[in-house]
Amino acid sequence: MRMTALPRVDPAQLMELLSVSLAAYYGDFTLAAASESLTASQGKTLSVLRRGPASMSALATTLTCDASNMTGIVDRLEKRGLVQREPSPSDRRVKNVVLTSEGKRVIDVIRGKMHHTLDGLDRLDEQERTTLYALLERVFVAQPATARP
Amino acid sequence: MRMTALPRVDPAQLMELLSVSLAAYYGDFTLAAASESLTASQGKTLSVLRRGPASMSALATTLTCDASNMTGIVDRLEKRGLVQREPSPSDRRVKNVVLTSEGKRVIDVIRGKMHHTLDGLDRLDEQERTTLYALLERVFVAQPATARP
DNA sequence: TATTGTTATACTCTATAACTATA
DNA sequence: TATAGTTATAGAGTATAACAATA
Repeated sequence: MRMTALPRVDPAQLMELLSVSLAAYYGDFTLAAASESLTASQGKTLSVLRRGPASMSALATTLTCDASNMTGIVDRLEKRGLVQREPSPSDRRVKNVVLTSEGKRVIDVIRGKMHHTLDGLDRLDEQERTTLYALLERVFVAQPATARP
Repeated sequence: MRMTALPRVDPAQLMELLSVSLAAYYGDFTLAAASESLTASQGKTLSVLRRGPASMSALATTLTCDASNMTGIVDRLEKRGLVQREPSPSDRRVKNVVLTSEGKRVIDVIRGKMHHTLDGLDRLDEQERTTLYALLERVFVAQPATARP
């Protein structure tokens, strides 16, 4: 990847491109989820659970919505056999939501149908993908400097 | 930016990180929009219009939703004085939606309140921002090879 | 004939408030 | 007292189908 002779980019331009990029990703995801008869929120819930089980309130936090919304979303996913509620062994108030094997299959199908994004990533070589990964991790995942070790 | 000695990343890992990054950006945006009493869809509409006027159907395409949805969304934004419908001079079926100065002000306020994302971008130096910009453009904006010049 | 925007409808998402069970 | 999850409610988002006006 050429590291010099690129026009300089200010933070506002980068914010604008992030807005465009994430709209493209989100649209791609929404259409792929719809092709499996899932709403965007249902698809996002499966995406989160793909990383492992989560309580109802943890799901709400990750999806940036009120906890009361999760009841209906998980109800519908459970009715379709894509997720399952399980009681927490350590806290009887908590319900852990886990992906079923069918749920795992469906979210993987959805990811595989995100052709716009997958084609875009195909335009990068391995080193570029590694660089993009490291930069996104710094921006969106890295802990602030005040985090304790 | 260190370009060597990073662990190699396969496309599936990158898709997963894109999913996490999108959720972080989207959550940041949703909370910022809510602080201005706007829904995520209303905020996204203002974001699109910040790039220039767009017809109702063009908005629907960009937001990946049916055209019939735009009527209500634009109605509510227009009622608050954030956008305006204007007849197209060239096609009497078309209505162009334009941002008012107040709408421009509000979407800029929302962008300025996206602290999680802005802080994340602050962790990058100028060269890293330039690299991220170029990579995102390649993945999400670049035209496929079949595009005509 | 096809497209643009709107309306009507049914379902889903969303935040708020109030509730029960548990910590 | 505080937290986890649910329910009830009202407003907003969503796709589908049907429509009038225009191309």
